[in-house]
Amino acid sequence: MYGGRVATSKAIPLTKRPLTDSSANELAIVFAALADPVRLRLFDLVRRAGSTGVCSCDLVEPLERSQPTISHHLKVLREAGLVESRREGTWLWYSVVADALTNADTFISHATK
Amino acid sequence: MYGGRVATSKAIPLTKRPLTDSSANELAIVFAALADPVRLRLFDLVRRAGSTGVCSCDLVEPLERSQPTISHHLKVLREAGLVESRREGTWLWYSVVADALTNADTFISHATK
DNA sequence: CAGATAATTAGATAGTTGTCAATATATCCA
DNA sequence: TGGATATATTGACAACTATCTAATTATCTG
Repeated sequence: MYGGRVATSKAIPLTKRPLTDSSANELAIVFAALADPVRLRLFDLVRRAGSTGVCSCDLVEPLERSQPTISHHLKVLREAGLVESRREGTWLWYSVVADALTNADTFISHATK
Repeated sequence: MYGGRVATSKAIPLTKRPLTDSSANELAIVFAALADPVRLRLFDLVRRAGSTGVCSCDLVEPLERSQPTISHHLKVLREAGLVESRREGTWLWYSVVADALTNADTFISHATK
């Protein structure tokens, strides 16, 4: 019983095959969406708003960027599949897309376990 | 016991305060390092090599990029704190930095739980 | 030291990105 | 219809990035 250490799931290496080109391309799109401080804070604010969501009109002031800039960043997050919007009159309410970060989470978890 | 569902940790919202500017800046650097398909595949290959690491000379062929391009990407990963290198004669052996993705993991986990 | 191999740096180029002001579009309401 | 408010698009510009070839630096070996 030499030391008490036995083989655990930690020893199972990730997945059998290396990351494919197309998986890497998909993942890179998600990470690119998260690769900007303003978008990270946007995503964080949207996430905190839960299923109700948050009006994008309330995202301009805390981020200290112009309205078109916020609109642009929300578009990037939307096109990466991280958030979605629902119209309510003149407003747009943003909320996070469930499971949008599942692949990213899996990839990163492999590195931290 | 109405339905069996009670309040769980799921209901506790992330952290109390929104993402700070400086936390967002730090996180963005890590995500930017992962925001390129070639770097994702590089990181994946390095990770698979475990604590032994992998010689960067063996990373050029599978990635189908020129040697300076691989060198450039490894530099980006290194400067983001994701990998480290150890010299062995004329070779450099790369391995992942433990806990380098801890913050990123925490951020993303909040979105998937 | 000279040659060989590995890695970095330099320089160039095409493409992408973050930002803003100005303009356009959409929706509501009187 | 026309004004008010919210959001998106356009156009511009500076900064950054991915990639390559060529040249440079580093290290080992004979």
